[in-house]
Amino acid sequence: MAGAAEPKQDVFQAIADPTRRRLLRLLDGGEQPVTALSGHFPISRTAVSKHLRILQDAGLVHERKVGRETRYRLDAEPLLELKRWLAYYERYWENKLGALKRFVEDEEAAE
Amino acid sequence: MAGAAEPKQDVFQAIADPTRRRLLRLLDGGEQPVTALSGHFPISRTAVSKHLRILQDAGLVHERKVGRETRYRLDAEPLLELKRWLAYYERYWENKLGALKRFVEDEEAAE
DNA sequence: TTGACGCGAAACCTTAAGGTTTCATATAAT
DNA sequence: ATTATATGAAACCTTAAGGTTTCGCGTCAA
Repeated sequence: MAGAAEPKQDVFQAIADPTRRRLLRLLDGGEQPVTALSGHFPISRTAVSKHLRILQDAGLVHERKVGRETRYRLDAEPLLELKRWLAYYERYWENKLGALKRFVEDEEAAE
Repeated sequence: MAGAAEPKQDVFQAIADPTRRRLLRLLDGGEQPVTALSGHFPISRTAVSKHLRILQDAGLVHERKVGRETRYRLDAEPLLELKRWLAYYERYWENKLGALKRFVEDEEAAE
């Protein structure tokens, strides 16, 4: 079967930009067209559009044309690579930072 | 008490560069001086030194002068921010991507 | 059909990122 | 004392990143 294909852009790179991280969050609320998204930023629609392209090249979002608009949808799957990368360092805070770990978990629970 | 201080550089930004991610991995083996580290890269020692400074500004490494050398040590703690950010999307692969999740876990186990 | 809307492509600008080489300084070794 | 090591600061170069504005095209509404 087809399988992997998309790695045109690095995930780490893609999420490095705060605007792009925010876009992902916004899309968490569901599929949305470009203009709706760009309304949340102080930059031009075109600029937002470019960020969306980068996210798409990293496989984090997918577009779908509906009439005259292009709707973007979140795809969290590529974040698993990040999760795996992070897992490598997991032991650091499991072994040495027990107290801190508990603190963070409390934070997570409280959110 | 003192507490937080360092966020001179964004963690997401810091780990966006592959060279820097590799430096973190190398430091996982323990404290090391600049020259030892730079031996693993095709770039100049000075360039590596700059990457180390960026990692340090993000709190991911700490330096310690020993004689004429500067030894760098890994500090994984700032990665917790990344972990928390990621946790937000956790449900995506927990709810919708069960099969994929299992696949990845197998991958992790096999590694 | 005539507009208005929604969007991407192009061309262009500015600045930050990643690199390099050269130089100065502190510490170690002879 | 002299020489060799280890490293950061400076100055500089090139390219990619993030933005902007202008333009063209397909689509929906009057």
